[in-house]
Order: sequence, then structure tokens, then C-alpha cells
Amino acid sequence: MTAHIGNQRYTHGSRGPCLTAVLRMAGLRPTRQRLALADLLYGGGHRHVSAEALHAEAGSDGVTVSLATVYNTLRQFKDAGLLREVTVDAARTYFDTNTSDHHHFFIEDEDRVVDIPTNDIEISGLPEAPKGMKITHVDVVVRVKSAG
Amino acid sequence: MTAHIGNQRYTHGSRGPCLTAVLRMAGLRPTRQRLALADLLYGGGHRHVSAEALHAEAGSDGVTVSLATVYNTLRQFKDAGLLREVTVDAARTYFDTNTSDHHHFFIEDEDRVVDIPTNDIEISGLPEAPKGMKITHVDVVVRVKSAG
DNA sequence: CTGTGTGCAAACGTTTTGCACTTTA
DNA sequence: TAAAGTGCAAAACGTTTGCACACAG
Repeated sequence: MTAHIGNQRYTHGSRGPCLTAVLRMAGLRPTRQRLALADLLYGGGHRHVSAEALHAEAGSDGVTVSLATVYNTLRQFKDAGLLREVTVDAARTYFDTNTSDHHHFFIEDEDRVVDIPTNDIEISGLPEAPKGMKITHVDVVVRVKSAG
Repeated sequence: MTAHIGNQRYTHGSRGPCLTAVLRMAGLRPTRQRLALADLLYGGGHRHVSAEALHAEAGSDGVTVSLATVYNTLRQFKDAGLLREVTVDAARTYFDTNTSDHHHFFIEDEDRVVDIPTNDIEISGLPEAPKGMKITHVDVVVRVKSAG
């Protein structure tokens, strides 16, 4: 079984040592805090987290990390290309462990971000970027709420 | 010449009285501040504003409004369907006077939102909403930066 | 030992709110 | 004159930063 961290491929089972290597490759020292957060982020499948949520999760996992360090770490991971920032909600910043090109559902009642499972989305009729501009990315956010 | 405020159509030239009517229809008393802000928002073509920017604009226009009132007014206009909130940037909230179905460019270097001029965008391959959910809206944000 | 990372608390920018005052109908 | 809106200052919120201490290499 393989998974991805940023654009690194890694084999499950050798996670501990591998995370160390990934951090090193990203130019980040593999400290206790960063390894613990990386393990939470990449230990299972892909995830979407907010700083506050990750901090709470670390806490209830017995990992001692300050909220400031969580914020700093998320930003460093993002700058290193290990995470992608997802802008869906003005109130909070979400980070996605899946950095490949894909789109999102935003579940409005729950303030939750979910990957759109298919890669079949195609956007046609996109206009040119305004004069002198180039497109860096196209984000599609499908906002959903419970059908009640 | 006609324009739109929310889903109201109105004729230019009779702007003053018309704005009063629109506000009334939205259940909002046509106060001096709300009329002034509505005039700034709808006086020209469609616009994208942040609270701070609108407040500054009012100020340099000689209109005395507090920032809190600008925030409150923008929220009320949004709740009344006269404005649409555009989520493109975690740092700031933008409001769009064009409430019809359309998409946006976000100019990253300038923190500026621009309507995508065509209505030709089609999204194919959209998956079902997650079980028990229904789609409320699909947002497409095309992020651009200067081609330098 | 040197430099990087961490934690805390304080600072920050944006947005909301509580309350006394003003305006609208 | 009753109900709604306003302004101000203060609070609240998520996020960042400055600085002293701790840790990795």
C-alpha cells in the first residue's frame, strides 16, 4: 500500500522513518511536534483540517503541542508543498493533505470539506485570463447542505 | 437603461426614489446611511467590495458612516438577497452586487475580484452530492496573477 | 555549540456586539 | 412615541509574532 505526502510517494508501514525523511526533504527538522502532526495528517487517508481541529486532535491524542506551533507547522507544510490550502469559508482556513488537482464539496451545515471523489469534472467555456494575467489555478467548490 | 439590485429590476435616472423602494421591499428602512451605501454599490455597474473598501469610499465621498454600520449594512443586504458573498480569500470577505449565477476571477497580486464575463462556463462530470445532501451552489474561482 | 523550533502571551486585522443615542414611520 | 438603526468602543474570533527557553544536528 502506498500513499502520498505532497508529491512524495511512501510505503505504509515504514511510516515513522519515512515521515522523518519527508520532513527532511522539505527542509524541515523532524521535531517531535512536526512528526506527531504529520502522523495525524498522513497516518490515515487524505484529510481536511483546520488548525483548531488539529490542535484538539493532538491534545486528545496525548500529544502536547501549542496552538501557535500548529499554525506555524501548517503554514510550513503548506509552503513546502505538503499541504494545500482550501478557501471555502471566510471564517476558517482549511488544509488538504491531498495536494493533487481536484475539487471540493463544502458541507455548509457542518463546516466540513470533502474531496470530490471523481476526477471527471471538466470546465468548458472558461474565458481567457484578463489581459496580462495568467491562470494559476481553478477552484471548484460545490456547496451542499442536508436535503431535509 | 436598466440595472438590477438583487432580483429587482430598476430604471436608471430614477435612482434615488428607486433605492428607497428596493430597501423597503427588502424590509429595511431607507436610512441616510443605507441609501448612501446602496448608491455607492449600485450607482454604477456591478461591483465587488470589501467592508473596509466601501467604508473608505464612503468617507472620501463625504458620507459619514461608521465601519460597524458598513459591516451591518453589508450583512443585511446580503441576507436580503441584494448582495452575494464571494469566498475567494481567507483574509477578507467580498460582496458582489451581481447576485445572478456567475463565476469569478480572483487577481492574487491585487486582492481583487472580477466577474467572469461570459456565462458560457459549463461544468461536466459533477458527481452526486453526498448521500442525504443537496447542492446549494457551485462556485468556480479562477485564480490569476500577472503574467510577468 | 550553533541555529532552528517551541511555547507562551501579547499583537494583529477583520468582524461582531452591547449600549446609549438618533432617526424613522 | 414606539420601534428600528446608528456610532462608538470594546469584545470576539482566527491567526501571527516577539521573545526566552529547549532541542536537533
